[in-house]
Amino acid sequence: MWERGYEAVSPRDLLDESGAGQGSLYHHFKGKLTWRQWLFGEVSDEMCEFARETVGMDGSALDRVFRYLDVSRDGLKGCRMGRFAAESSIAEASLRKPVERYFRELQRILAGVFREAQADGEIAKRLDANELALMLITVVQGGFVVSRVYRDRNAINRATETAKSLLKSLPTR
Amino acid sequence: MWERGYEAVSPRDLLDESGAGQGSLYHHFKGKLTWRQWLFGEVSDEMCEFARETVGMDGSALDRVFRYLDVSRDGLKGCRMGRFAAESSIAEASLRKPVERYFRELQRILAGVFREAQADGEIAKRLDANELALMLITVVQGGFVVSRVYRDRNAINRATETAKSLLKSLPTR
DNA sequence: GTCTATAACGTGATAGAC
DNA sequence: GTCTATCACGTTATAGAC
Repeated sequence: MWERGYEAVSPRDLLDESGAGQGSLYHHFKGKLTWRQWLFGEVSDEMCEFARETVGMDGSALDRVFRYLDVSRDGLKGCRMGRFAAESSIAEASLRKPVERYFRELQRILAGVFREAQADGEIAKRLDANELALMLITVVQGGFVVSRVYRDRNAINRATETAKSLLKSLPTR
Repeated sequence: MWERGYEAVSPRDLLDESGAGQGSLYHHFKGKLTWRQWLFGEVSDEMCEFARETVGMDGSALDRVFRYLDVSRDGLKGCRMGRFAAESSIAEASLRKPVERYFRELQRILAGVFREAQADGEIAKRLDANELALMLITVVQGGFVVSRVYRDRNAINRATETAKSLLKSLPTR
């Protein structure tokens, strides 16, 4: 599902792979939609937690931002939340909300660390911390897109590396 | 199709909307696949041409890069090529190739302008022009992703604006 | 070259035995 | 709580009249 997209995975695929029979899914969930609502909630929580752990508390603020960028990503797979954005079912609010929750939380975390970096004189204060955080998120999400198009699992890692270079090259005020 | 994704559009949708009957599509194309191969080729060419026109020849090199970033984008729609990356049919080479062709050409154009900017002393020479171009493309593509997740058609434009700020803040050597 | 009708298949969902 | 069998529907594709 991570690789093919949520819409491309049918309940039958899931049941075949798990070895369960047709009816089992419908005992635990009302249908495909409620199953995906549950799944998105789980994945969203998990990824928020992972983001918090990655950024962590130790090291300089800028190093903590770099730690997020340095996560090794397989560009041929995709972000388990972001890859969902292109699918038409993003229109369904109950499916979009957990995705949005993850991105908002990620942006909040990164913006906080940027503000620390600014307070510590690592990054110029005239740049907006919220907007910087948003841009980093777009580099990662766009990195997945370009990796898949180029069939190059490392294109995304080169993009985050360039973002690091830019941040490092920035004057501190 | 631009808004819902290629996979979500059936031949019937197309024929209903265009007012043509069921069989007409299959007179002109072998099937849905060959139709999309043709379509992707057309869109790819069109977007390459648009990129060349946008960057253009007049103005300073850095201004020409900014002109690409300044294109007003509706984040709720999506890139007519990039949005396809998340779909599972990207695995089909005949569909992926035109998409890749557009991205490679775009990266080539932007990298060329970055090299000019470096020659003119607008951008530090130690940054890799190819990698900078790649990163800008990821900002745009990721901008579409975040815009759709946030339901905010301007999130993408804020991201490209931040990328401009970063490039402007950079020391020239 | 376009139309209507329809085939063949896969999907999401349900029924009812165990 | 899980299983097999099956339904109703939408999809891609084809047949054959006009």
